[in-house]
Amino acid sequence: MKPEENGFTREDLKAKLFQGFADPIRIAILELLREREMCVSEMAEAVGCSQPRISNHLACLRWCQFVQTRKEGNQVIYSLHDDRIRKILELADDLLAANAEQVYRCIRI
Amino acid sequence: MKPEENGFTREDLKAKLFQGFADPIRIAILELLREREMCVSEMAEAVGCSQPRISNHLACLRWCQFVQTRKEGNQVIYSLHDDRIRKILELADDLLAANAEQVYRCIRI
DNA sequence: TATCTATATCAGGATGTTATGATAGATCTA
DNA sequence: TAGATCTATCATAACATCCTGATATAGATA
Repeated sequence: MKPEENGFTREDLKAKLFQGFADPIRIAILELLREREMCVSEMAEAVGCSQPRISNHLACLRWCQFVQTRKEGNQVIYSLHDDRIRKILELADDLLAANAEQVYRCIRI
Repeated sequence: MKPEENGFTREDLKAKLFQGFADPIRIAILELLREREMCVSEMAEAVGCSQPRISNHLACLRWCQFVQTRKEGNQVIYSLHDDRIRKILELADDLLAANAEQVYRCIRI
């Protein structure tokens, strides 16, 4: 646990990376983008929550380079940034296939 | 986002799974166990924090089956539960190799 | 049995994260 | 240009997570 010049340890950083995945709305967004690219209002509709809420989470996902964007007229089209994002979601599926019940009942997180 | 019988959506559950990895102390513990199995006091010493704090996080990691234990006399020896835990940590390393600076500066998580 | 060591648990306060609702900027259409 | 649509940002309130210090339990040793 040796802090870097910025005061972050390697562990802080890795935890923060996972924190990016640790929200139901952000996961819902990533799962949608696993299927196909999509614009903001479409995601808001699909996830069933407000546009500002979606946009806030997208800002986080984009900043951390989990997703990327392109503009198309009025709209901003989001897609997964690269294959590692896909892989980490797959691995989470694997883990859940084995541990869903335990994770669900864990009272500490 | 269809809730299961327990009121959890699949997304809730997956987010909660990632939440298990989203803490610096839990990451520090998992990184130690990546190298070799270890007892609680040894981890507390290595991570540099109190034994109750380590034990609390271990309880979470054990409950969610990220780690497993065996007793040896007085001591409880912890190790990684399976290879998927190892893989997800490796994948996080991969992602950080590309995104560390962005993640570090993200103000939303 | 008495005592020591190792580990686990818990309540409360401190801290960090997320949602809400209002609003602003940008692009399109008429 | 005016109005409509799409997206982004922000402050505050609501909520969840984590740490601290005290304490409990189990096994070991004498």
